Amino acid sequence: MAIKDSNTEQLIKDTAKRIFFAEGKLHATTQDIADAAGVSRTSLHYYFRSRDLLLKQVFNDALTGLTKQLYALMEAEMDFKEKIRQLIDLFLTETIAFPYREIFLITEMLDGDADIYVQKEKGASKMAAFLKQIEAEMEMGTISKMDPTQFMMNIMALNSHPLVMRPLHKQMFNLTDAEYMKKMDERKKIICDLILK
Amino acid sequence: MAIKDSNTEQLIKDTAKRIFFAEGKLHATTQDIADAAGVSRTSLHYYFRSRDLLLKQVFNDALTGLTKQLYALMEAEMDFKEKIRQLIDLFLTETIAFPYREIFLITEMLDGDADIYVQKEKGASKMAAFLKQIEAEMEMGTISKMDPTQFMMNIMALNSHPLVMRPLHKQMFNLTDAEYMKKMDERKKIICDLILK
DNA sequence: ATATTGTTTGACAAATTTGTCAAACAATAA
DNA sequence: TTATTGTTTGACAAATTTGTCAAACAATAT
Repeated sequence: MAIKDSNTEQLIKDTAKRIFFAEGKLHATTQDIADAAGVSRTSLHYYFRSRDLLLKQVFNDALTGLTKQLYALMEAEMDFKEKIRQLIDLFLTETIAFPYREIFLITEMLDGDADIYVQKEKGASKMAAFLKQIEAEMEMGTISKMDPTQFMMNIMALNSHPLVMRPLHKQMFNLTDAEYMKKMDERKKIICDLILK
Repeated sequence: MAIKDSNTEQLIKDTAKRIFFAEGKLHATTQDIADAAGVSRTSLHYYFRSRDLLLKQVFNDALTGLTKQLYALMEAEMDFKEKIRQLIDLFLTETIAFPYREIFLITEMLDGDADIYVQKEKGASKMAAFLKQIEAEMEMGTISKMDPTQFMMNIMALNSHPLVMRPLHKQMFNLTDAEYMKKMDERKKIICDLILK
């Protein structure tokens, strides 16, 4: 038997992720993906049976990739402000690598008008625990008081949004790519300053 | 001649906007749009010739809808902090009505891998003028100093992102729709507080 | 060597989506 | 009335996208 030395399956999935998460081509066809991976479209069907099943795997990987490290950091034992700083750093790094991952998730959830994907998100309890910690730190005066959920939403928004909106913001603010990335680098400090009072 | 009493053309375009901007169904077909508008797909072709031309109109309307009121407010003469407050209010109101309008623009720009749309954005000068005003106010100490572009990005991010991410945030934070909208209402004040030092 | 198993692909078929056209229809003008 | 013009649609055609299948291929086991 020919054992898979090149691992085509992983190559196809990684290529799909690159196209969807990094390049933001949400309308990509199986042909687009196969071409980008340098394999025939039939290979894609051999490993994933259908476009739909490939997308389901990509979807689940997106959810995992988005939450896994995040939740791990939330549970970590360390100085609270330092934890927030690392959270912002992690979020920004991930978003630079995969700016459109969240959007992929959202659009996939919305156009199969079902909330079929809602399950298995057992991370909600970890988030809840972290929200409690935030609240406690607010009571202690480490950071200024507000609804902890809003606090988290602020962090996510400040990190994600500018990277997603890059094509639009580039012309609104009349920026080159180099200037844009420079601003994104500077953002880490700006966000920390804004969030940490 | 039969003058258009019902204005099917506008109905079709408005329906398309609703599907794309409000419902976030970025993969909607011409059939989806025609069905939702209660007309035949042929009518859509009668008025717009092709799917592509309809989308181009919708795209331009999205750009206009996003920037027109915004730029008008930026140019208005009024107390600076009040202007910022109204800016946040306008942004939030618009985003609640059309959460996925920006995403539609972005994905359309990205998957026709060209920057064909880049032109005609003559609003960049208005934005530049407003950035200058922000900088001046920072010098005067009205708000704390930072890169004015980053200041604007912060406002946009804090407004838009949570509404776009609603399907995901709902389960991450374990919220009902009612709870979610309540938080969105509360956000106006939270964002003002955060932005206006 | 041959057999066996897994991989890859081209050629074909099915399904979906988009585009075209002529006919039916409605409303007013003459 | 009939004619004219604009609107709407069903039926058909074309194009695109997805899915299937048998054959070719590669690598190892016997």
